[in-house]
Amino acid sequence: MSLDCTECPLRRKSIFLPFTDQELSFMERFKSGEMFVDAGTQLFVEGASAAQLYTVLSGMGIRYKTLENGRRQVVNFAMPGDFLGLQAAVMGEMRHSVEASTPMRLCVFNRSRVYELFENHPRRAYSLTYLAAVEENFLGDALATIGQRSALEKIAWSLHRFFVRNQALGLEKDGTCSLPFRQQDLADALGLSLVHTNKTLARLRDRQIARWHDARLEVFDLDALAQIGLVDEPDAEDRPLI
Amino acid sequence: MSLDCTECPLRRKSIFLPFTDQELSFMERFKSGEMFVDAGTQLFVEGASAAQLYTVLSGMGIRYKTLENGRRQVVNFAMPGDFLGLQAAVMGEMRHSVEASTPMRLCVFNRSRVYELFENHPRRAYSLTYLAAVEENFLGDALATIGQRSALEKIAWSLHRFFVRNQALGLEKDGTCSLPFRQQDLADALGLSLVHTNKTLARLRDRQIARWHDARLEVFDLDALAQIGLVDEPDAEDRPLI
DNA sequence: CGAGAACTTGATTCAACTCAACACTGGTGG
DNA sequence: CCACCAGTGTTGAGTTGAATCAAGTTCTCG
Repeated sequence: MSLDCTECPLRRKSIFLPFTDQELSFMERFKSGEMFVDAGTQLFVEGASAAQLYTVLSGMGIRYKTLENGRRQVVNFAMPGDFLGLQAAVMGEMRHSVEASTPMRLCVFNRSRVYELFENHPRRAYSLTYLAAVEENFLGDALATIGQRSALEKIAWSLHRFFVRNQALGLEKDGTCSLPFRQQDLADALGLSLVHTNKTLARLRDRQIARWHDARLEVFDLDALAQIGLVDEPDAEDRPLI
Repeated sequence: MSLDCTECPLRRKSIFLPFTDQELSFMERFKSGEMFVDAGTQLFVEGASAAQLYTVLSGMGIRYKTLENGRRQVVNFAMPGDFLGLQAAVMGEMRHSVEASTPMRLCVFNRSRVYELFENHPRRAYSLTYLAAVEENFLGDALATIGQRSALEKIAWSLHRFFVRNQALGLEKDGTCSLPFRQQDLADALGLSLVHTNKTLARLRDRQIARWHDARLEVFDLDALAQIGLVDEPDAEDRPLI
């Protein structure tokens, strides 16, 4: 187990904004450890407070809310570089649950020390706020997708998003990347039924645009995916890392 | 025109977390002025940067995104106490537009001075991040609404939300409050067609639960609204004010 | 008084939902 | 070792909630 942020595998990915030496040494002190969890682990539970906050180092998960009627809304997918627990950090409790979909490696922080960030390291606090704005931006896009796009557009939009994000993380190879979720997860993210999600994925497969099988996504025609999904900005923007 | 934050009409509303004297005097220096705009004014344009940021003092507006296919998604409604321009502040450009639905009175800040907040006043920077988390939370709820609720549930949920928020702002009187939007705005917020929105509002009116007419919302049975809308937390939580 | 914007209402259509099987996989225990 | 089961994915048939189309009505404002 390494506590050395200089070795952090994520830091050098081009998608993440660079650290100053000062930031780096601060983060090493701020970090409280690393954690490995199995697939299926609940990292946060909706409505509960949380003493630990995480940055995803590897693996993926889902963030979701459960409604009174038992239905579930997947709010976002957690991928490497994502910071988990902002709501717990500032509001005291999480308003959605987070569950690991694969084994995950997490960088751990203590919630009690978050305020130090604001007091002693404005640049890092600014980065945290930046990440919150990135998340707000994503949720707005997701809202527009669920509210205004057709099923085919929704699926294309989301597959495009996954693929581009994986590319930015350097996790794509030969037109394929890992996509370790169930069709039910995607259905719950897009407000579609499982059956319709399945049939819509089949349409993209039949049209030789993309194929999602065995937890792997193969994209044959990224432009077509972007076009069908009405994607406005094709590339993932740089973002800070906490 | 008053620049005196001690006189700020919002500050004493119980929904907003209190200011320390130090915060108050800082904000007076931070504030760059006030602005009055007519209904219909574009405060921000999607994709553009913005030199000014605002806190809504009075009046209401809508935040929305426009898709390539011309459809529009209303992301949220801007109400007194809301901070507008977080994305412009930290990411450099707004990812949604903001338009005034009524005449609005706004407290104006310069974007160029936002970083001062982080450097010199950690408590205020923390509050800004808190507001970002509140927005993230709302967008997650909205996502769950659009993705998982039926049309009747969506309408009930949104009317309940408006009413409770107005109550918290002290803007409700005798079971009615101002709701100065068009049915098209609500339709675009909930991912429904205008026609279906209209028919669904008629159902709530016929059932004597709520009536929205002439920019005013009358709620006859708030509990029924909460029940139909599957509302989990009936009251608006306290939040900071910037 | 005409024009435009918002709101209403009825008729028809369709995209997505539900229901119902069935296939494939990996794990478990008799 | 194999039967069984639970979880996931696939496909067809029939249903329905919400969309679209089409016509008004009401109101404001120049």
